Amino acid sequence: MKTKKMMKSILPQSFYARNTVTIARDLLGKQLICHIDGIIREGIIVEAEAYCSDNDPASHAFSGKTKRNTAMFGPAGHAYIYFIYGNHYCFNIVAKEDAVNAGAVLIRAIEPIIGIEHMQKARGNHQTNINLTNGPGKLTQAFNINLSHNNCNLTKKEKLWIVEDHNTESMVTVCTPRIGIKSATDYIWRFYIKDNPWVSR
DNA sequence: CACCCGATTATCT
DNA sequence: GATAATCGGGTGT
Repeated sequence: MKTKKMMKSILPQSFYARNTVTIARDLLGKQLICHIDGIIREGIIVEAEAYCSDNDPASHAFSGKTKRNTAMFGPAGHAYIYFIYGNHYCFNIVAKEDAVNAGAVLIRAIEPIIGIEHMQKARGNHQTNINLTNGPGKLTQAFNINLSHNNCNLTKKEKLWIVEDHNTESMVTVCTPRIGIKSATDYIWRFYIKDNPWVSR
């Protein structure tokens, strides 16, 4: 008889081929697994925002395809990563219905689970606990995610992928306007896990 | 080629 | 809460 170790199942391509806003909400409580530079790091997604297509003035895709945002127009379930404010990378997941041009979910905060000592090292040793991953630029630094991971396929166990987390029964989701944007502030497309200490604000 | 600005963060007061 | 740091992308000349 086989040894049965309960493996959490990887989110399939069909998970990402749905409405962008729905996916942003559904990603809460899911577990990001990251194999980069021979190091394993994992954490729970606790905050995310939806960015849609030409119906969303705050989205990079609003004015059409450019060199930077090409991944947003590509297949759902891949990574879209961009550099911002001269310092930081932001990690997004391409998420959209097949009929829609573009769309992605920004991962804004993660609760660290595995590889915490590596995250501390990547962030600088003076950074501890919640400061490791409680912001979009912080978590990419902690996980060593950068432009080389743009377009990475998240539906295969290569460098980045996401699995179900089975301990979400008591999770409460909060919805608010998105952070750091000046248009479409009436769209309630930010989601986070209530009372989770790693949420950015 | 010059200009403007941003899905942020750290470091002040 | 206010703001400097920092630089690539996008736009227009």
